[in-house]
Amino acid sequence: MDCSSPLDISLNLNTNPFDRSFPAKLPKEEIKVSTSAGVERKWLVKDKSASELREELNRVNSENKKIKEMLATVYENYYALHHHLEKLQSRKSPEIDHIEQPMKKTKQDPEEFLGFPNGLSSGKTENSSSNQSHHYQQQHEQKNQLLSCKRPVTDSFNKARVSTVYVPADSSDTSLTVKDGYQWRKYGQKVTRDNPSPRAYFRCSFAPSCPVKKKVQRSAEDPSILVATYEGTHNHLGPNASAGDATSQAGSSTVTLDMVHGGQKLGLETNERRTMQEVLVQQMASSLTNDSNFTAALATAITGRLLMEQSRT
DNA sequence: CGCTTTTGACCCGCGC
DNA sequence: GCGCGGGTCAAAAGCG
Repeated sequence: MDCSSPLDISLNLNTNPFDRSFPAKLPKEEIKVSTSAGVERKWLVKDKSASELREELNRVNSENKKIKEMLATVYENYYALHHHLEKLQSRKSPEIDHIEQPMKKTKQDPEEFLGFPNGLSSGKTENSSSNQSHHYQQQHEQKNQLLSCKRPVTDSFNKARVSTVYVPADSSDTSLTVKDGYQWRKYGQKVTRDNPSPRAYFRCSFAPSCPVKKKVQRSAEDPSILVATYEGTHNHLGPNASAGDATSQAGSSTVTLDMVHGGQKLGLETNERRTMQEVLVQQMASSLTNDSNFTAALATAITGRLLMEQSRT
């Protein structure tokens, strides 16, 4: 990535919608902005009145809405393209469309990157370097998956849902556990050829009624990242999910971008569900912050606004 | 005591 | 047919 921009565009988005102190943090006394030349500039900001804060909140909300719409468009386009690709592939091998494939052979299920957990995956990310590496890894894997669609893609939408989640973890932690709100029962562990760290196999503790399985393995490239692969969809609510709540189910593609309002709705939520939502939001943020086009555009918008405000004063 | 985890054995699909 | 590797089984051990 060419970072020839005069300003450092690496972003540290506050993507923690659960930080209830967010509005209180707004009236800063001074803002430090560091440029690529290492020059730190300080802007003195007057205490903002409640109306100003409300205005800002509205503005953030509308921006939030716009981003949501953009994401929806991107998602739709992607879906359309993928659908088109499927059509082309099924035209190449129409005979296998009618063959029922056993669920076992779904390792390269292309839906993996249609479903949210893979397409926008990350974890409770605190560190941008690991973000970066696993973003590359995702892209690499997605390419591989696109190139290695072995099974007919038509049934991938109806059968086993496979999704991959990348979760940052302490490299000294050998437990291979990924907290996702569900209860899992470990039934095996194996050292695989391509990765020195062992792979753990989990079944949903509601098994055999719930068919969901999970594989967890440390990333070969970055041992600080756990790669969790989910197969199937839970046919029950999460252990702490309320009735009608489906967002915590594996394979769900529901994306909530309401970072401001979302955080306030959580009063009665359980820790597990909160963690799950945090992971989802962080996944989204990680994807956005790793998109050079997005960060460049955002940086341009921010610097433009700062310069405008500066010239006004 | 019941549930979970560990771990070696076994099964099965795939490539040669 | 054989060997390899990933996935699963199941008995034993661990734990609360």
